[in-house]
This record gives sequence, C-alpha cells and structure tokens, in this order.
Amino acid sequence: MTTPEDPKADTRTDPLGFAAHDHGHCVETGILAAEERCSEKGLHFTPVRRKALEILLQEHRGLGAYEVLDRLRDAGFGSQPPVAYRALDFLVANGFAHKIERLNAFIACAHPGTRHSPAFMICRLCDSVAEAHATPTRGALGQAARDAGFRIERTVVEAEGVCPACAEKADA
Amino acid sequence: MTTPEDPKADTRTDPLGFAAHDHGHCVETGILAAEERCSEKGLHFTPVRRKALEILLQEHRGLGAYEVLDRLRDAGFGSQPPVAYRALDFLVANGFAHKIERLNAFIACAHPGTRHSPAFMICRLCDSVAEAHATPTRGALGQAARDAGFRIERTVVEAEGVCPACAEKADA
DNA sequence: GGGCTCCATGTGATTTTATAACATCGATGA
DNA sequence: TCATCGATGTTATAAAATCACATGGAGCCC
Repeated sequence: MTTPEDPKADTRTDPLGFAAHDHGHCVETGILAAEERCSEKGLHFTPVRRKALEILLQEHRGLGAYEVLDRLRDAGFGSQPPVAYRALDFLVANGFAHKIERLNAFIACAHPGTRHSPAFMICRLCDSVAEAHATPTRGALGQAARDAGFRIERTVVEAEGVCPACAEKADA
Repeated sequence: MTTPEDPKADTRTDPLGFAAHDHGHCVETGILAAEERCSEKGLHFTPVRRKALEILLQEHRGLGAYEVLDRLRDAGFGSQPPVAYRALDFLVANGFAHKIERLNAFIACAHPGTRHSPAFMICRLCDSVAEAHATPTRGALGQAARDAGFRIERTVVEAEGVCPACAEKADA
C-alpha cells in the first residue's frame, strides 16, 4: 500500500470504488498477484494472457472483448476474436477478471486471490465500474433459494446507477 | 455408457419456483394482468405484444429473442428481428417481462403489477428459471453503495445453480 | 536425438444476438 | 381533410461469441 506524502501528487482521478487513487499501482499489483497465483497453481501466465490482464487493469470500466482484441492486435498478438476470448476465458476462469453480464464486457478483478462473489456498481453516465463483495447466501435471494431447495453455485449481482462523481456533476 | 434422460426434454413438470402447478393458470392470469394494467395506463396491448407475452408465459425458462421471433412468425407476425425485439422491449419496459442478462434471454414476469427488483434462480441442468424478489438496498451491495455514494437505479441479480428437481435426479 | 503428447496460439468461417434506417398504415384529432 | 403519431413491417448491418482446423513449442519417454 503506497501512502504518498503529497496526496496532490496523484493527478489521476480514475475512481476505484469511485475514489481517487494511485492508478499505476492497480496495474502493477494486479499483474504481480496474477503472476504469483499462476506460479503457485502451475498455470501458464503467457504473454497474451498477461497483456490481456494488463489491458483490463488499465481501466476501471468494462471492456468489450473486441476492444481487448484491438489492443492485443496493436500489441502484436493475433487479430481474430478467439485470441481475445481465450485470454479472457483464462482470466475469468482463474479469478483474475470477471464478466459483467449487463454490459457484455470484462473487467479486472479488484480483489484477486480472495475467494468471492463479485458485485458491481456500474455508472450509466461515465461507465466506471466498482467491485464490491456480494453475500448471495444471505439476504432475500439466499432465503428464496433455501426455501425453494435451489443450490446456488454462482451469482451475478450488478447494480446500475450513478456514481458519486457524476451525481455531483449533475447537481452543479 | 448409459443414456440418461435429458432433463431438458422433460416438459411435464414445469416448475414455478421449481414447484408443480397449474400451468394454464400462469398464461391466463399473466395476460389478464397485462391487459388490466395496459388499460389503466393507456398502453397499447397490441396483438404482437400480447402474443409475445403469451409465448413467454408458456415457459418457465428464458427464451431468446430469436426463439420468440420464430413463434411470432409462426403465428403470422413479421419475421424480422425488430419485430421480436420491439415487442420484448415493450414488455420489459412495462414490467410484464424481464431480461435475464446471463442468458441473453427473456422471461415473463412472475409478479406482474407489483413494483419489484427481480432475482432469478437459473437451473443449469434443465434451464428452468424461478423469479424471487431481490432487496438490493439491503445486504452487502446496498451497504457498499451507501458507503461509496453510489445511487442504485436498477439491479441485476441472477443465481445459477441446480434446481431441486435436478438435484434429486442427480442423487438417484 | 526422434518421436510423442499436450496445450497454447493462430486463422478463416460461421452462428447468435441486437440495432439502424427507412417505408407503410391506421387511429386520433385539429 | 389531412397532419401527426405510434405501431408494424422490411432490408441491411453491427456487435458478440463460437466452431473447426492448422501450426508450433515445451516437456517427456524411449
């Protein structure tokens, strides 16, 4: 965790959980976490896969597969859809990224390494996305599932709305 | 290798909330509710729209837009995608149906008339879908949104797993 | 080393899902 | 009457995802 002496040194205002932060840090630690976990688990963190994760980490918003593909192509990798989809599948399967169903888009995991059900907050005005933890077995859905005898294996929880920065702009 | 029965082929035990029920009732009351609400609100419940809702009501699973389109064509309506998408858009916009993002599919609302955030339980074995109520502002997501200052306008809550009927078959 | 298998990458082609753009037509009402 | 509007229809195209198959390198066994 970096604690910059001068908070104003950080000029980027990309929201992470809609809060200002040192964004270079995101990419760096995201890649490091993936490297570590891959070597632990014997997974092949190959160049395309690494690059795809890097691309996702660079933005706190959902990127379409074809947007990722464009950037992979620019980086010298293959130019056909399966190139992107396969890299993204790997990242999602191993918890380094998530798919946002509402957007048909992908985003780097904000809590890599921890076992979790993600929940997303998607700003419809600026497209930024924050990841929180969902607790699917608690709450109304969990109760309904228990009542019905339904075994939950995976959950999609996505909230659409307005992030604090955009709400503030709208007020002004 | 044995040839187990394909659970998706079983149409006799349509589950509603994964429970047996009088299915004719579903279609009938669904249509009636829509008629009533449309006349209340001055909405045009036209033949295509009515037929589309009927089609959705006939199944407790998600139907793709093109599946709906096929049946609309069979019923004598137009045969091009916008025909289905427009009817479905109307139904969704007015709360008579929902889109299931995980499946890129549509389903008739199980609680028409009541204002609610739907939550779905999707059986990955037989494709049946049950609708429950979500309480997005309670629970972890609501707390995260409040903490972040995010204003939730709409939520997608979808659980994938195994319905009681399929779980039982799997045990046997 | 030779050959083998496995897995990742690459490509072209296709399928599935969704929208754009524009014509027609009937109901409503000035 | 005729202007307007919303609904329906059509053709064409865009966007998202998958299929099928070829290549190529890493590790391994003999």
